[in-house]
Amino acid sequence: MKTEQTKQTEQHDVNDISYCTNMHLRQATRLVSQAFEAALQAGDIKATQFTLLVTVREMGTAPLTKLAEVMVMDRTTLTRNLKPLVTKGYIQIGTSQDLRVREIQLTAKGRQVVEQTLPQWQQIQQKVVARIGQQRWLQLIEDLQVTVDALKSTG
Amino acid sequence: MKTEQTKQTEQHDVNDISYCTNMHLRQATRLVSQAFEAALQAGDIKATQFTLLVTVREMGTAPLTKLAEVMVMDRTTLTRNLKPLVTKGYIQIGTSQDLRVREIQLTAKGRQVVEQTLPQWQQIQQKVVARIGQQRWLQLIEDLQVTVDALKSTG
DNA sequence: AGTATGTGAGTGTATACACACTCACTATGG
DNA sequence: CCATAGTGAGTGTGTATACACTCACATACT
Repeated sequence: MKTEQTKQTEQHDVNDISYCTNMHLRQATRLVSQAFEAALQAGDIKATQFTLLVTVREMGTAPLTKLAEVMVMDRTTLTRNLKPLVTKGYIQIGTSQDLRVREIQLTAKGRQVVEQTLPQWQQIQQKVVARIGQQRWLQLIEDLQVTVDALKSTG
Repeated sequence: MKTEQTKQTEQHDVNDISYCTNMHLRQATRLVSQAFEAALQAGDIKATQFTLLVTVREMGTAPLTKLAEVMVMDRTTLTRNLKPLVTKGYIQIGTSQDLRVREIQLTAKGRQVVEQTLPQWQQIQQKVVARIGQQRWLQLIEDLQVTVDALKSTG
């Protein structure tokens, strides 16, 4: 039967260990992260920290847990990632009416660093997109968003 | 002009910080890795270690640097990642005629662990694929391979 | 008010990751 | 041969990541 045949072929790809979703994602992430890291090397912050600062900038002020949610990041990881940025004076952690809540926000210095780093980010972003190919890249971003949405809810 | 218009629109997406390639990749990787980690939780190894063992199994025997290349992983990271697997007795590190070279290979115990873990891997792989959607997933894998190929060469 | 449950956040621990640097061994050129 | 350059591998350091656990505070129920 043709349907049966097709099903089996698809099955094979999915169950083939060389198609491991985790492996391919991690490999791509390693390379892309290295590229961004190298591009931001001259500045004072890492690529991950830049992402974090930009996200905080967009949110204005947000409780730590909410920020972790938006970043799709474990809360405890965020706590630790914030630490060096607080030390550098880019991020300010305030309190709330609810004394358990930590309100995260950018300092003026942090805002400045984001602005200063943007050109380098843009440069490497463009380079990476060009390398992958604009069409393919746009598709990749879409696929990644779908993936995040698909796994964010339940796990 | 229509062409100009299109160009500008595309430009905008690329330069929009919310389309940061690094951010989207890392977010997706965090979620997918967590899913695989959770699925392998019962066993004796982590998801990354499973990938490593499987790759070594496929290569038979390979020098550390060659293995690092195939894994698209920094050599020093590989050195450290191998350590717990050697301790557990899943991986064996031998020498070569060139005394600098370390030959990496699976032990019988390592081979056994891979076999034992495969069902759990298959289960979570299938679940993740189903969540993303088979069509979209296949596209994602393809995109990731293109990305790796595009950045592997020069950087 | 007082207790129980829920929730925000930090710490302990362990792996993952990679750059800079160093060490050991190899190959090459005089 | 010996000096020099090249290459394989490990260490020091610092960030990234997340689970298990704990603590502090808040809310709800009686």
